[in-house]
Amino acid sequence: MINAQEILFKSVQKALKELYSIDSTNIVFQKTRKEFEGDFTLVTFPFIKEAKKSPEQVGQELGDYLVKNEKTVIAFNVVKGFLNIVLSDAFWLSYFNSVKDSSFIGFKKPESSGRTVMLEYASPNTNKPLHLGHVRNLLVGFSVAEILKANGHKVIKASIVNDRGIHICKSMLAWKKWGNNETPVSTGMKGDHLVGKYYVKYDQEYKKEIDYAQKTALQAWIKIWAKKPAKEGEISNQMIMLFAVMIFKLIQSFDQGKPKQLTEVEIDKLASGNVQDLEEEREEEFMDDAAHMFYNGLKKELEGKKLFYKIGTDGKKEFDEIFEFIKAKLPLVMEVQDMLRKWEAGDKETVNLWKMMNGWVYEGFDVTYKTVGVDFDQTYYESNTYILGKEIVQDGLAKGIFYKKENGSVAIDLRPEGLDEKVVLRSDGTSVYITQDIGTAIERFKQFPDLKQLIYTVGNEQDFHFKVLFKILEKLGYDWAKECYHLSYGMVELPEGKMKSREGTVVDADDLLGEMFTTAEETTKELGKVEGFNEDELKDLYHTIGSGALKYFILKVDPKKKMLFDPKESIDFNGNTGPFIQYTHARIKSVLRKSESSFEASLNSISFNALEREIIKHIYDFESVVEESGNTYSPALIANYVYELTKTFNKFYHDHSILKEENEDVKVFRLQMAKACSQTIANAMGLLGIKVPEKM
RNA sequence: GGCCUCGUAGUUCAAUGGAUAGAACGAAAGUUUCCUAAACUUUAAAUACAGGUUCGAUUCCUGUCGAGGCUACCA
Repeated sequence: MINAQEILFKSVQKALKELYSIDSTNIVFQKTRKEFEGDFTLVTFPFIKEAKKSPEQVGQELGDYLVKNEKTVIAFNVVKGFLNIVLSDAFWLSYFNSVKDSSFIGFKKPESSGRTVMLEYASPNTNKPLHLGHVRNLLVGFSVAEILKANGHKVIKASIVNDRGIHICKSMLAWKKWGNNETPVSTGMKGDHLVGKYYVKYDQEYKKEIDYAQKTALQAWIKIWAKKPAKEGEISNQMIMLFAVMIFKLIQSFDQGKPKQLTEVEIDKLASGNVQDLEEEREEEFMDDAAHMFYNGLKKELEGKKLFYKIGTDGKKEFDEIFEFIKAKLPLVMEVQDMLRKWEAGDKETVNLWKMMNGWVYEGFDVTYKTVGVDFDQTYYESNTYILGKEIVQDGLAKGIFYKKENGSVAIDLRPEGLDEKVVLRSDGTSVYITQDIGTAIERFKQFPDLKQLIYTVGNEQDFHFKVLFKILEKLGYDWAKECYHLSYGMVELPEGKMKSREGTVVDADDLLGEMFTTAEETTKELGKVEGFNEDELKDLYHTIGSGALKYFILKVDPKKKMLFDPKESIDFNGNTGPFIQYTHARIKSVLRKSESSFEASLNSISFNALEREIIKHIYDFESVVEESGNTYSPALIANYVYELTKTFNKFYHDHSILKEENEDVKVFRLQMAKACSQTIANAMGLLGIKVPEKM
């Protein structure tokens, strides 16, 4: 394509050499600001030292040289150290003629760069429906993938589904205990929402256990404390454990609907520090399987920890510390951990339950993905990949990249790199999260031998995780490691702060989308713009406008930055919004439909008015904006760009008539320009995953 | 405590070290015999603070104050 900056670069380089004997490759042009005449601006300050002249003088002399020697430059002006260069209408027209009929203005040819990248996004957990945070992930991920495609790369869109682990078991357990065999069909609920309901249920029930445990335990503790346990003014681990086990028993009685309290006798025994009796009693009296597991679990936790407390204070701090242990070992926790063990052991009933409930979730997710308009070329499941990475760690251990700690765990020391020490294998030989990330990354490069880069669309709370991951891969000797990129996006915050699923402050994705469609419908009806549409077309239109508003709202913000979303203030449809841009597109299309004459033939010469010139230059900029947004992984650049273009066109549309223009050449040009504009708008919006309507 | 982000109009967002810091919403005022008024025009309104580097700093450096995140043998 015709490149103005390249032409100017060469001429200025020559001019500097001839006029001042300066050899410079550091010549950068910026767009001339609207308030000055000109197309491109050269800042002359960098050259004044070597030229030994004032900025104004350098500007004047360079300008003279360009006008004389470069035919595309027809005029210039100098303001302080700024040389504003004016290119000829002929230049802009020839550029315009080269793109006016293209349907991929600004785009490189598909897969022309020869580069293959995998972009991972979405990455949901299968225990709850998607929320606003996921929506930003989906939109940013999808859009960046499209932008990279527009830059000529081959992009594999991938999702890794977090379908296993303790949090998945929570919803399974809760459904099993309290679900009454509910299904999406029996309840009419979307599958992911049904499963999410039981994830919340688990948490509520667990909270009840905690509350009761705390109340009961504190009462007993106060009594024990008041009796000042003997033993040199100290309370032993053993005693704490017995205490904890008794609390555990109480919670069981609570869960069975028959809450009990510790008896005075029991408290006396605990307080006296004479725990012999209780220990003997524990077998028959209160050590069933669950309690036994609890006892052993707690024993392991406390091993090696010094938990002797001096008497003297009110004992509250001590209680809190002990209670932290108890909290992590309550009956529901034990049960859910047991379920995970069964899942890992392949227990049939558990696996079947897991398959069934995950199936519900996938059906739900598919609906949401379809509504949002995102898709994947590859789907990975953690249940298949969580084992990966262990051998790699063993290899790395042999090579001395990792080391074994005294407790048997394997770790890497990244402190010299300014990071931290990181465990990559537990002392029992099981993997941690990063282990499988190491494994899956390597696996993907094996699966796709052409792969050059992995991009992870994950929130910025994981910045540290990815720094560590990439550094480890680099140390393991994979040269693609430095090509890996964490597409880190900021959190979406509500006016009252961060979203917390446990506190019910999340904005549900399906609800949000539904509201957007409704608002689009209401607004369209209010404006009386429903004529000429049938039912299906209208539904389509509301979907286009509603999701366009939401997508644009989210994508216009730099992904790296956190953003605020206020659900109470619904998203605007006026001003710097998706619908504004969609509206402009529809308006152009309406004009084009109404044009009776054809306007295909290229013009040989024309003189532009200021707005026409501005619009052509805007279209010209699109290609470099697409490049820049690809280089910086930023859909926001595209959003801001298309808004500016649209605004400029609207101004033109307001000030000048297209169809009623009397000069035939001008009319033809304006139609061509309008068409190119609508194409550019459609292309830009397409990169954001936003459709543009023919009419609205 | 350590590490990493971020502080721009009332609010939500812009500004490869460059000219007089741009928009939108909200506020105030205006535009419709004219291709779609989801539009257009006008007004008021901001770089947290203090230093430094530079011809030039919202941008780079240092410090203070303020907000958020990370800091697990969790995922």
